[in-house]
Amino acid sequence: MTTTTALRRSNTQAVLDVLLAGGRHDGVALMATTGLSRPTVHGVCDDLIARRLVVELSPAGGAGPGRPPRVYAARADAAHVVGVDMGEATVRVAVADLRGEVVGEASAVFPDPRVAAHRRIVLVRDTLARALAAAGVAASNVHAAAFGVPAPVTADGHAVAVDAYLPGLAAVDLHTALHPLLVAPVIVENDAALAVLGERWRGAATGRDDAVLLLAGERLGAGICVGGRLVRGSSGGAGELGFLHLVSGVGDPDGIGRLLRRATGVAATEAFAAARRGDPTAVAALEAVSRRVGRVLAILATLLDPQVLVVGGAVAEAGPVLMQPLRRAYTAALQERPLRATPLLAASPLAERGTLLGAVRVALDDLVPRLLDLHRLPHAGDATISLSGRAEVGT
Amino acid sequence: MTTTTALRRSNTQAVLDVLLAGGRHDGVALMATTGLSRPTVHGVCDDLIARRLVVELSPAGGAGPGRPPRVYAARADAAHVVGVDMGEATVRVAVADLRGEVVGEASAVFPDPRVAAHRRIVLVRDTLARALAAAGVAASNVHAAAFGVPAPVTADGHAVAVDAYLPGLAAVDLHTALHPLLVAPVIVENDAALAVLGERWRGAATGRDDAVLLLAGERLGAGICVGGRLVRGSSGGAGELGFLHLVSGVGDPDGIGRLLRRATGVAATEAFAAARRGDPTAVAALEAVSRRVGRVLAILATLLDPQVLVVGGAVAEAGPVLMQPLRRAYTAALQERPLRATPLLAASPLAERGTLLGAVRVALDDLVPRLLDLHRLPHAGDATISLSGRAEVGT
DNA sequence: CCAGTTGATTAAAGACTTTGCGTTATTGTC
DNA sequence: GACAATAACGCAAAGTCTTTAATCAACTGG
Repeated sequence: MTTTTALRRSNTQAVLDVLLAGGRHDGVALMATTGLSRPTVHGVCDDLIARRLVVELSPAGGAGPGRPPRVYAARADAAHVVGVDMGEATVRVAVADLRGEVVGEASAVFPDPRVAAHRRIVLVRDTLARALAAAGVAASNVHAAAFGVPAPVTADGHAVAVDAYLPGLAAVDLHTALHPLLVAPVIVENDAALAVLGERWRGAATGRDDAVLLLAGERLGAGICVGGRLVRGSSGGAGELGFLHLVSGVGDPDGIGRLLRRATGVAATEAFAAARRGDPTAVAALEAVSRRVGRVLAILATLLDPQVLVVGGAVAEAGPVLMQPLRRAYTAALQERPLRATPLLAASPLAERGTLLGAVRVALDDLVPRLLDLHRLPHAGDATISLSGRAEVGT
Repeated sequence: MTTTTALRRSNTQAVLDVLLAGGRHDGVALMATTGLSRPTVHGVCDDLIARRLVVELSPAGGAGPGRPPRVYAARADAAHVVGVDMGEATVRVAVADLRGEVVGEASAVFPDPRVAAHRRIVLVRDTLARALAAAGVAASNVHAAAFGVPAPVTADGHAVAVDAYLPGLAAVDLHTALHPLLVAPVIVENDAALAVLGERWRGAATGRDDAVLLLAGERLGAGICVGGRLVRGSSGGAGELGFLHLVSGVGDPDGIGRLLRRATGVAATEAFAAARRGDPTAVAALEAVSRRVGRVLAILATLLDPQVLVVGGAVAEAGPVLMQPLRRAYTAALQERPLRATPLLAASPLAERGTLLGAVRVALDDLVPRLLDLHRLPHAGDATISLSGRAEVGT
């Protein structure tokens, strides 16, 4: 922060942030929101329009007296991001615009979860291509991408560190492997970590700065968000639950889905349905599983004291049949050493899409501060190009 | 960030931060460190001198050729802070200058740890007065204060939330209770939380942004630092270990000192001495205690993946006789589910002073960004006052 | 005593923001 | 259909801050 140009940049970013939050804003509204003066607001907006990040709309129809205001809105399609949930058995890809609206999506299933890395990459590439096609977005218009993986990641957040569940993937540099279908910077993050950000963005933890998510489907894994920032750990391993062998009555990090299958012999969704019908075997299995997971939740609640604990993964769709025994077990585990304020316990409304949305959010968080560097302001002589302005990529 | 004055403020703070880090700096050095130009650096320094935050020193003696540079240094005694470790049985107060040097210190012991709140406050006040007197610092020159307490604190960090160990203190507003001996803003924080910041500042976690401290003396309690920021929890309860009843072989949050006393019947320091001599009872007790605490350390390491785990509290002075069995137990507890990078385990060099130093650090972190608001730049007409400039508080 | 060197000081130019006032475009009424 | 009322725009002037560049000052060493 040295030259006065930095001041302009800061003000421009402030206006852009307001506009990206959505909706139409006129000059006075921006003045009030940002605290800037009228000439500055309109000057900044002119800059943003020249950068193709903002458009000026025609004034609203039924207005009051007085001169109609200039009305601005962010061009949500000025750039796009990609979020990927690269699970052991499935791949999900979402293409989203600058406002975070998912404009294209695709997914695929691996016949064999132990597939070799290069074949996995091929399927990821195909799925990405389908998602881009569905969105009608050119690869060159994607400027950030985030990948969620069921593994610890490197400290710089650019690669898989431990590929026990994704064999061979630690050796793959996704950025080069997906070139040129993806030319944007690539962020790699743990799936549970992304999921907690997804919940904070559009899920059960909306607006909460302190949230913990327990990904509970196949394997237990936690995503931790403190003060609005992700806890990654010094080597990307934060949220790992490898200590569960020390917890009495738990022992291993198996998830709810897997435990239910083992106990009932049927798929988790069928076990949930059976429990809803009152099937005693299913109900008992659910009770037993809840006691295990409730203890894990109690540990996370006590040590981290979040505002809300979210249960994520596909099992979150089960509803009360899961959440009721789970809540009982959670409060029972806490009761011996009560907390002052018991953190809320909620099922994720995003369920298995939490990681995907979190990936979109992370990609946006990476891109938005770079937007002003991305589209450099056209300099003098730009007017001569305006005749061929149609050359811009249509949407 | 709207007006250009904000730019000047930012640059002024940047120069001040460099100077507060210590040492003598000439103009060229400040230009290099801050990236500012020569006129700006000297202009900012002139401002800071007018605010009495910086002094200009005479150039160094044995210089080379050329015009001698202007040399600046922060006036460390331009303001002071107070750090307090308000334990169950002892109170420690430190008065420090702007560079964090402790210039006065005092402590006191409560005959009865269950003393009533108002009597506790009286002793805290007396101890504070003694520390200020020892430092030769006027109460009006203290501009921030932080208190460490063995309890969760309120979300705003201004009061004790649960006073199980400090009866009645939740109802006390320290700011008014200590007025007018302390007119500064008061921050209240958990003792383990402060201790981890102390370690990060001047202890075993120096320079590490991800660190966890286990206060292990009387009761186990953890302080968590992630990305350089303290994890407080939504209701100030982060780091509480109330889940230990769920951990097999642990059960309760008793600390090393207490467990050793219970097992050997003698004070912890004597038990350590006996173990050093090879006394089999003491060695066995230490082994048993280490197995318990090693599991707690393993849980913290796995879930939070810090760069370093620090064992703090008075027991940290025991040295290898404690750390060797503890390290063995820690690695043994991890071995069943190995981490990629095992976090370092270290004994705190600060030992029982960790919380006190952390309190000083927190008070400084609160004060330093306010310094430019504190001493407003004198305006026109100031020259007429300069004759009576001696009225400033001498140091 | 003078050349050489290093850095402070001063002046000019550029960038940005705000304040204040005149101007413009619309609505509603006579 | 003309005219006040209104709300917001747009321009000009002023002020603050920073940088660049040129000049000046102070000290060392021969």
